[in-house]
Amino acid sequence: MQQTFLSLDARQRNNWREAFPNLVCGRLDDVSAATGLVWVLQPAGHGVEGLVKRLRLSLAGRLLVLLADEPSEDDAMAALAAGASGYCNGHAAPEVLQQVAMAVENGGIWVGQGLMQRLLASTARLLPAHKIADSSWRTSLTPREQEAAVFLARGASNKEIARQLDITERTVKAHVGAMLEKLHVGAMLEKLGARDRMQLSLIINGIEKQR
Amino acid sequence: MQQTFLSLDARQRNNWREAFPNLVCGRLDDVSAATGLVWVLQPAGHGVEGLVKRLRLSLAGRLLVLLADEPSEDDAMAALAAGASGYCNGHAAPEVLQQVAMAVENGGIWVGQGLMQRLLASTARLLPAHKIADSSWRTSLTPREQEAAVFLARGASNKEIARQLDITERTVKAHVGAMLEKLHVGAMLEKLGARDRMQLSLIINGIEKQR
DNA sequence: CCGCCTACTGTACTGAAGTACGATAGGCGG
DNA sequence: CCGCCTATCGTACTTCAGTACAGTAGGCGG
Repeated sequence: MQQTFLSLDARQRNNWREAFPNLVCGRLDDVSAATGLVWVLQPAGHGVEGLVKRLRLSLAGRLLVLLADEPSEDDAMAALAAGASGYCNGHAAPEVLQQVAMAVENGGIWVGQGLMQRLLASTARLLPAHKIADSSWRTSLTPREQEAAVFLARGASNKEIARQLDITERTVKAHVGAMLEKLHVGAMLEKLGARDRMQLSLIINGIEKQR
Repeated sequence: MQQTFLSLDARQRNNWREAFPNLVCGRLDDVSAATGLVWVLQPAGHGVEGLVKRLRLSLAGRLLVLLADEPSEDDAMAALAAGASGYCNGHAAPEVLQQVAMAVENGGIWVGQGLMQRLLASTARLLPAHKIADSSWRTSLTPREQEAAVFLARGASNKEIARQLDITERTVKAHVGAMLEKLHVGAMLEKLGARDRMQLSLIINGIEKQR
């Protein structure tokens, strides 16, 4: 993925170029050529929230990482809340920048160690809460189907599920078929093909949305 | 799983019993008989943090949900930070209690809707950060294998992966086989049988650990 | 009583996945 | 040069998953 570094004066730093030899540098007031992952060097005296929001608008949803020469945890929080995918030191080592890019490109977010520890300390046990938001699949299934679903989501074979629930594989297949039906797996044309236990697992594990 | 409700006076409420007919009730000052999932009715005037910490110590790591008759978001945060797995209204409907138990027993945590929304608003984009911690699978795979892995983890068929990477299905199978090998899927005897893309998906999505 | 839902089950079939037998080709380091 | 690694690929086979044709039985509500 292309890395675009934006700053007031289109500067290019050694650590940036060392991390991404083919990077592109541009100016904050002209983001038309910005492609791929966009890194924004925070200008002094600018409110983080407004900056990030404005840029996200003009960048049309492209991934944005905020670079700060004087990192602050409050700014980090504001940037992330405004929609940035990452926040790190503008002078960070190349390896760190690469790590950030990797995480962000894979749908993750990145914040510095200090802030990460602070956030994780308060939210560490909240992370699995995501499962709750995505447990709506249960409302579509009968109790027995739910029992089978839990095993299936962990990768159990029909044979193993049958053993666990003391039923035949044939019945497991019936339950799986019901899940596929009720959770509308494979029903959308833009997601051709996949109508299998894998998609069920993704839904039950909260990685994909139920349709 | 056994549900144990602890309070100052070993009380038993209708909503509790309706949610869990076989519940056990006990007193806060004697947790020796507490088994399974432990629900603690918060006594008035008690600091949440100290209470939770003390109980977690005497409960030897058992799962603990704090019940509050006058729920407060600050108390919820404190309880969770102190290690509680859940925080909800002591008068909550039986269905809610069951939902809480289910979430907690499945490794999740539970907080009320208001706090959840507040936390999710500030942490929503932090949730995928969990992926960073579990991306060690990448270090075991070649770049090309990693590319295939990402598609596989999202449920793509070999045929679809082949199309995306402009290779044949045969090569996709080779990459999948390499993943299974390098990530040691199916190698442990206590997890008999499962040596397939499903297990790979669980590992890559951070749901199972790489062995 | 009837219809619907849930839970369970058999037989038969097709297709995808995984594995085993290979193979070629290029790059890199000793 | 050789060995190893990576990326790619063919043929053949077995097994599991998913689907289609059914079916029985019990509970519940209109």
